[in-house]
Amino acid sequence: MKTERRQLSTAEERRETVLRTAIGAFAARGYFGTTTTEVAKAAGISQAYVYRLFPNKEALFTAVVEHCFVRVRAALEGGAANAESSAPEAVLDSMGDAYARLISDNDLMLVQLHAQAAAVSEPAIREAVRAGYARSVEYVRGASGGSEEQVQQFFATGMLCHLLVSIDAEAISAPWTRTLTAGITHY
Amino acid sequence: MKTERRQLSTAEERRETVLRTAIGAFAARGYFGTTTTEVAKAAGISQAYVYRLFPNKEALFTAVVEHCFVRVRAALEGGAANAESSAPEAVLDSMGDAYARLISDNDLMLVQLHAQAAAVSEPAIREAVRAGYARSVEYVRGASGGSEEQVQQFFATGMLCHLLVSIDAEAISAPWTRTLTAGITHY
DNA sequence: GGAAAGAGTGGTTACTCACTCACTATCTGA
DNA sequence: TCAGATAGTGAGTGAGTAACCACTCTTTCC
Repeated sequence: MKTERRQLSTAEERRETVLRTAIGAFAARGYFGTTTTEVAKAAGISQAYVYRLFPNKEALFTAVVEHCFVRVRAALEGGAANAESSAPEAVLDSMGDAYARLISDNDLMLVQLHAQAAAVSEPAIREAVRAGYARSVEYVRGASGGSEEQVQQFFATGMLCHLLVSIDAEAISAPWTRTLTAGITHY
Repeated sequence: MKTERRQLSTAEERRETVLRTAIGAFAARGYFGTTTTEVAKAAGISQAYVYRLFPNKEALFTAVVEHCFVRVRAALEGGAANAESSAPEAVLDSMGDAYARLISDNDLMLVQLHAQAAAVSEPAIREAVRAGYARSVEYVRGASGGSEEQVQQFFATGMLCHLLVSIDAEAISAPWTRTLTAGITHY
């Protein structure tokens, strides 16, 4: 009779595991298309327990989105710290590079895209997305010292990346994909 | 006994009605979040008849997306025709203005955003989105004669608009929203 | 050792969804 | 005029799905 003792985590640890693993689950099909069962499976727990850790699906998704924004901001901070000079161009460039590195696995970016889509109809998610971008924009502005145009341009490029990733543009080599991907680093 | 005769449409007419009205339905909650019953209600027909007109939900959504891209391209063509000069900057500017005018009701743009999100997991939708952007990029490049950078910039700005609309950025007046919306026309 | 608290699950419920089918109402033209 | 074709629907069906609850297993601490 093997006993194979089960090691329990604290609820807080589990919540963090769920937040980390749920990124992969939500990345594919977004808020409406992803089931809580899939999230549970990705975290290695039962579906019922998801509802012990989060009050409902919306709160779970919102928490995942916030988690993503935190990671993105951390990457931007890392990029800013690594800039070769303190000129706005250099800082923005280094931030962009750090961002590109962070999202080389794509899931973080896809969750942001799906969050944006869900924000249209779900007020709580919209609030989370707004707050996330609010802090990001302010951070980029402050840390880079770039002009309004430069900061705007920085985020516009980020949005273009969402498109490129969502349609897997790098998989097709055509003039139009080369135009859209030109000059965009990716790892 | 009132007879109130019912006027039947041809199936083709109905299909077009559905395409037009389904934009409003899908704009709110996207591919996974919108039910075929909602689409039927918007078109004023029974849910069962939706399945006479389209083989399945995916084909319906794909057709709606294609319809949106056609309308966007028509707007771009109109913009190009109205440009004050044939300088790339003037043409791109006029196209951007026409685009802004077209999507002042937001639904077209939201469908494009949701299509992008659904493209991640649904191959048929991804194909439609790729084809749509392929034609749009080629058209903008050809009609404007702009450089690669200018064309890329044009689409990046479009993607930024998706973000601004999805989180209803114009509803909040804060430095970060002013940064992101700066210089972007809207009607 | 044992009781209280916390971690975790199986099973179910009430409901929704995409999709189908048998059927009726309307139209067309010979 | 009426038969064949086409427009359109009511009433399902099976497969999920979010959320819940009663329950067990594990840890902690006296």
